[in-house]
Amino acid sequence: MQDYDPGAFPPFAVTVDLAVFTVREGRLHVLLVERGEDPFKGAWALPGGFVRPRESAGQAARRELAEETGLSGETVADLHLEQLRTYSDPDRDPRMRVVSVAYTALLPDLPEPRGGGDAAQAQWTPLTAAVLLAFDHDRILADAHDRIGAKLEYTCLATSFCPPEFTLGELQQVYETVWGVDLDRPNFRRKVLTTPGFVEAVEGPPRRTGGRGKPAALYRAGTASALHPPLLRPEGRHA
Amino acid sequence: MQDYDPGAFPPFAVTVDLAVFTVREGRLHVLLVERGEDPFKGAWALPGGFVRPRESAGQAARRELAEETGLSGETVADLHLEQLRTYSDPDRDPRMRVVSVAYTALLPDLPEPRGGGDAAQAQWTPLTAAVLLAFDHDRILADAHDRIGAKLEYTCLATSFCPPEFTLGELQQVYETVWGVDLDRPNFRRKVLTTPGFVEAVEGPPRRTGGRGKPAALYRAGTASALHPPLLRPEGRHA
DNA sequence: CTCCTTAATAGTCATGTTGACTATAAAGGT
DNA sequence: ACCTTTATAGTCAACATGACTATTAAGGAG
Repeated sequence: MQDYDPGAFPPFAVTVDLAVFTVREGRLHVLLVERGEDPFKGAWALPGGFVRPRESAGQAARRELAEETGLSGETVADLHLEQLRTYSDPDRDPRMRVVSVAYTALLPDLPEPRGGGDAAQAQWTPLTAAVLLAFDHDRILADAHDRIGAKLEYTCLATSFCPPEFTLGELQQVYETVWGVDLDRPNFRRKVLTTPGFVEAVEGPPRRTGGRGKPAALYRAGTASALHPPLLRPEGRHA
Repeated sequence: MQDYDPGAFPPFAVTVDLAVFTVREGRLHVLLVERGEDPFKGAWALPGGFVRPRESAGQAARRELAEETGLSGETVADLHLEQLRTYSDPDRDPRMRVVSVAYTALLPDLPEPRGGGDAAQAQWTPLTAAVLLAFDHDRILADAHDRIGAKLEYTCLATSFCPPEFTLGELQQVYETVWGVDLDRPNFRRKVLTTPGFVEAVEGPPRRTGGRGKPAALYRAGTASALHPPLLRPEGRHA
């Protein structure tokens, strides 16, 4: 840290990129924006932008998320944002040297984003259709998907995908959607209910379902953050 | 990523910092260097340095590690280096805006580093004595310790702390040292040996031990990278 | 208003993994 | 020879899991 004069070579730009996921119609969706400028003008990309001189990368990530989704400041302030990793290949941006800190966020299914900010438009895209993104965003997105799949195993993060009150069926669908597997309903239920602090029951009548079948009881996220022991996905289909 | 002119504000410097661990005499040690320049001249710090214009952060981390430890290029090329996270608080360096990508590495017990490179000196320090470091390195070090503790649970990473051939007792001591707990020896043995690909037996006579007791069989790291199911540490003493 | 379908919830049972132990084997030291 | 030390083998109960079956409570079709 001592022998290099930072003024002796062209400086770096630092950006944040966001992999924001939601579960919609039983499929995993990711928030994408259409680029309005070169390079990659017209291509789809992860939302993100430059870190400003007096903010941290985490602050920049929240700011960009609010700008590009139109979510209220409080909503964005509350939600779970997690640093994924940093991408620093010298050629990842054709214009200049850009190092990007990637973040992941999990949202409940929300109204369509109003493509605010600078993005030409922003929209939820099924993960399967999110390919050929700008820069190295395909790679970032794949890393983010791997990460949240692993995190579901040993954290309570799945509740972040759900509205404040949710049924165990909805929670199970989060796992099934992210992992791409089917889980046994009674076993899933047993595991969730016997893990202290994962969920807590909501008093009162079940939610108006609209659908067929016995109405499900409502739960909200508990106070625990880690799962002990973890909820492992079937088969060693790990990394 | 569109509305900000990168030339419109002072640029960022990008550095790497390394939390390099080893197990020595039953205690976890971390590699520290003494700073030869202001700021924090004379203080201890994690090894690291500026990322050069044409290298990635990962390449910079390997280069710095080789420079400051005197390890051979091949050794450094082979070893497991893992990106921890990026630290970007605007005030983390009093001189200028510096964003640092932190990496973690695990080494077997090695000869004392020859404080090469720019570091006034480099040396292994017991983790308990590694406090009041320069910049935000106390925080980075704490994060790194948390991370490797968690990684030991569900990966085969512990073998990185061991020489090419090792006994199960040595492997167990890695777990006990990093987690700060005592493990039951027969149970640990059963878990390691029944996990496919964690370790494989080495043919031939046991190593000259020098010590008392029955000589232990030798093993080397297997081909697996993940542990299924994980080797959970006792008590929910997680995060 | 009954029967059928659907989904939630309750429970069973065999298997697998873990934690806490006890027992034996093979080395060095006195 | 004995004692100490460490490695290795094996036992057993508690717990968690995977694969099931059964019951309950809703909506919809005749």
